[in-house]
Amino acid sequence: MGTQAHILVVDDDREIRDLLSRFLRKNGYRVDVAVDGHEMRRVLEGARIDLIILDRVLPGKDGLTLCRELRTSSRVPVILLTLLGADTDRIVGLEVGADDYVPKPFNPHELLARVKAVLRRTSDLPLQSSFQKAPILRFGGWALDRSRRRLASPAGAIVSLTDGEFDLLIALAEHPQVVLTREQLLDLSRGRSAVAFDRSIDMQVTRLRRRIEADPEEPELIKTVRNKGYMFTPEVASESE
Amino acid sequence: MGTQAHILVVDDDREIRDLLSRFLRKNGYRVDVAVDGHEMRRVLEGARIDLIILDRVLPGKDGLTLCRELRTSSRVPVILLTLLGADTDRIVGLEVGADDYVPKPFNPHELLARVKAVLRRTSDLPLQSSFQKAPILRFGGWALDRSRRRLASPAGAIVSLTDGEFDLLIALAEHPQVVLTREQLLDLSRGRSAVAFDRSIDMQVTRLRRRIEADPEEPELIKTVRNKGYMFTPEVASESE
DNA sequence: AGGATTTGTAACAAGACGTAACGCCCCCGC
DNA sequence: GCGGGGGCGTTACGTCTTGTTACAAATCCT
Repeated sequence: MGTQAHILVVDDDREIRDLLSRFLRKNGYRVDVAVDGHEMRRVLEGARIDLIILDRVLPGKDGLTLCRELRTSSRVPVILLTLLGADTDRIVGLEVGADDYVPKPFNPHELLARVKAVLRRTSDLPLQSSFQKAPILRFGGWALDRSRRRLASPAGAIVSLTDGEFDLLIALAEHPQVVLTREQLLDLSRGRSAVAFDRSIDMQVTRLRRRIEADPEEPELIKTVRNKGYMFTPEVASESE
Repeated sequence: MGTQAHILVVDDDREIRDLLSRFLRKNGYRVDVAVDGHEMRRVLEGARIDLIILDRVLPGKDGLTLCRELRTSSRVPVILLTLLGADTDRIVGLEVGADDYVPKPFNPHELLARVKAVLRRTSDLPLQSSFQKAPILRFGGWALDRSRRRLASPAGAIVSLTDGEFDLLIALAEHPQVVLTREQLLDLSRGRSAVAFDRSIDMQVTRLRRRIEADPEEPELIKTVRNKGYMFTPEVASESE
């Protein structure tokens, strides 16, 4: 993918602004900065921003408020920077619509990982496997319509899935032939905000198998990989490339 | 936007043509004129027109007819000029696909404001709709007239909504494809001061669905997003099967 | 084989949503 | 004022979804 993602850093602390923008630029991003909500809006009106890193504490309107406002007006993903790491804090961050949050002081590499994760999650760009950019994923005879959130069986019938089952299936179907850990599946299908034991994925897999496997006892599509997780193995012309 | 917008005034009354073109030129627009549908088409073939101001009453094909035809053949925005200010008249304007209408006699400054609004709305909007205050919101075949607080169905019927339902619909329709929490919806539709449990939004959504969804059990416009809120999903008319 | 670990899944529990029913309040015509 | 109707917030309850627990089955290790 040739285009750089464009990140806007909003923080009133000059040191952090500089640190972040240098670090992010070094890692191949375009970076703009703003010191408060006002500047932020100005930048937003002038450029297409892919991600905002927003300090929770700011002069004037604080980060939470700005984040909530952003969410009502646009879709730009937001990572909140916050001094406090308490759980309650995290919840508040997620509740106002942040895509992720990073406690200060932060490890730049962790931040980078989260930036990448958020961008990956929010961009329409295909993941690793290049052939599945289409809004409709096909495997075996199945057709999975992302935008309408509908699944059609090989026979053409609409199979109704719950939201959770659907999200899990998308997570799997977007990574065929790749073993995904339960943690990855949680992340992919529930978002980072999910708080659940790994076993909830087991259950969801069971439920999903019941809906789409001919014989749930002998699954063809969703294979278990012991000690690792699950792998989606749609039938493909596997030798052609 | 450095380039001048190009406006075409279509009116059979010479006085109005002259008045309008002088006024609009004074305000920085390029203006062409036409006296009827024929001339209008000729101009359209020769120049890129950004906006048409169209008199409702014209010799030959009248403004409404022309407007409807324009809508099937191109996307040039249209402001209808109409002598009659009656409700029924306005609605008819909406139904043929006009972007706005201005009753005659008009205040030139009001007209100018509407011209600007329509152009702003139709020129590639940088950020999703947060700033657009289009007088008429369209989605699917629906037309939602903010100023008159009226809603016309795809079939053209006037659907009467209560104030609360209307405000909720506007809040939703102004943020298509964005998940809005119940709290946000409360803020947007009742104002920040509103004190009510989230569930009141549920009820209002139920009531609204009953009025505008073909099948309230299987809503197409107002989707529920579990654990999040609701999302307005007007048809985007671009899917292929 | 025997014990330990991992996975499948039934059963349960805790929400989340839809919505019927109810009642309060405001407004309107008398 | 007063009665009545409509709008809307609240409650209550049914249903659906999904996380958790518990235990059985499968698998692995030695």
